[in-house]
Amino acid sequence: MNNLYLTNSLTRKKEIFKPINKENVGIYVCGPTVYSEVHLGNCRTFVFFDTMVRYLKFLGYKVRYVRNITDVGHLENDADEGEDKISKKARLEQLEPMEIAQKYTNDFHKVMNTFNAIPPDIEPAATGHIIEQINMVQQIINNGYAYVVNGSVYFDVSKYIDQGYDYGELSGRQVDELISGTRNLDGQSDKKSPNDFALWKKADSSHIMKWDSPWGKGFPGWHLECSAMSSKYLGSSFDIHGGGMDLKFPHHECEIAQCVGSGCEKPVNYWMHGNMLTLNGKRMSKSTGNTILPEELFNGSSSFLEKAFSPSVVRFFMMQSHYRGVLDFSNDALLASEKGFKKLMEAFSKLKKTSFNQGKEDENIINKINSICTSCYKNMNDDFNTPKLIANLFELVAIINTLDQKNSFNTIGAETHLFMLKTMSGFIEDVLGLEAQNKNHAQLTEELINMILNLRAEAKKNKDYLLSDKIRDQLTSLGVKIKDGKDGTTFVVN
RNA sequence: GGUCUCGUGGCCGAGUGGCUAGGCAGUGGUCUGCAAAACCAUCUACAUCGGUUCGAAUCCGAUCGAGACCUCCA
Repeated sequence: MNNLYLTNSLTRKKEIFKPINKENVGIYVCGPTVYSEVHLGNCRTFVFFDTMVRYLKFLGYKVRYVRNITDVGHLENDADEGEDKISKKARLEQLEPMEIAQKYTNDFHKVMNTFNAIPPDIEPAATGHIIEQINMVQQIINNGYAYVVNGSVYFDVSKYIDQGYDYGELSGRQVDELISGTRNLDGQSDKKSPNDFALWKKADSSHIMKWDSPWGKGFPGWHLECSAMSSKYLGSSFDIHGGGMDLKFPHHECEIAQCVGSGCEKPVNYWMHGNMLTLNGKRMSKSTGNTILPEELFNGSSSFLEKAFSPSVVRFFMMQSHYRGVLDFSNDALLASEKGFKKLMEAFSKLKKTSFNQGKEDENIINKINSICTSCYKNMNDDFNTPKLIANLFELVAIINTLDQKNSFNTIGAETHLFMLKTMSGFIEDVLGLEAQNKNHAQLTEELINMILNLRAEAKKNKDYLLSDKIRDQLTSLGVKIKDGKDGTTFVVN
């Protein structure tokens, strides 16, 4: 197994990756809250983690990839009041809350599938794990890290700190600063301290999504589901926990506290965070409306774009930047990526089609190819450096095109030829998850036949019956039956 | 206000104490009936000001600018 390094948000350092169980890797990624369509910014995170999972598998690890669906509506603000998002949407769309959750879960799956993302091995929903969440809350209460007020349960951050734990270790925050930076909001009267967060919230009569609990009817706190479900499916200590940068605080910080509070000293070994996708220099966000939906991208209907772009091009565009950096989205950047993507795929297809003949081998070029191919691994092992990997692939593109032009593929030898082919298909298809675009084949075929028929009509018009008959005969032998009629020619494909 | 990140050539976007990132666009060639593609060559860089160093775009400090988090969000 290669030496894989990744940036651990917990230590803020690049660390060598050592799974708890030698060959098995457990990964949990925070999934979407399904109250509206996923936008492109959401997709960036999931596409990156998809690439990461693909690479781990490519290296030979057995991966268990868990990504949740948040289908419990959480409150719209920190005041712990107001309508939850799913209920609100349900009211607006006049649907059951679970219809909303299902509708947007379906949408999410469709989009991820379009992006050629491999589905997670387990995709637990928060509403399906209420019992686990209640048990976890009970555990935390039993350990003395939570208190019950008016049917709600809150995590006691001060107690946690008193016991020597570091609330803020992940996000690098100081609790004193947190307090001073917190605005005074109404509705926090139940909490002992503004830093405390809800594990379980009491539901009032108007609340639709609620469950029985030892503390009365209510619903779980936002951070709880991930703690409960990750430990259920990956064990109380697992390898990698991922999510968007915006979840680092408070969500992931709270997750750590909950797990520790329930009795696990070190829930996660490596925390990984993908950075934001910006649009016009501003973060894409559902709540501000600064978004592009994947669908708008694929059909070109967004006002930010002059044309449609294919999912693979968008994926390629995302992979051309490093996951930890902010990526700004623009029409021009996408156009450039599209051209580059086509160039890459054309060269790759050229290589695949090459029939190999033995010939005099050229050591220089062979060494160069081997070195570039090795570099692909090296760069991916360096914190999943996909932009550098892509640079490597383009170096191979240049070599392929040169060999093709000089018709000298035989100079690289059978072994190197195969190695290059395997490296390229491995990284392009298996790791980056890119697919050549060959859509609308049926439509293209029809257009091609019509084009040929038009040429035949021209030949007939010029009384070049030799050519027109030749076209008809050859089409017939291909299974295309021509019918000349008064109003032109039609055809049937057998 | 607090915490943090970043500032690379026409655009996107890597990286690094001294050695070509890469893609797109531009320019000059090769090729070509024309075009496209491809190939060869080539031009634009490392926010500003100081400091450390034999040497810094890369380390340190200051300044200016941008963004993220601190409140639901991938």
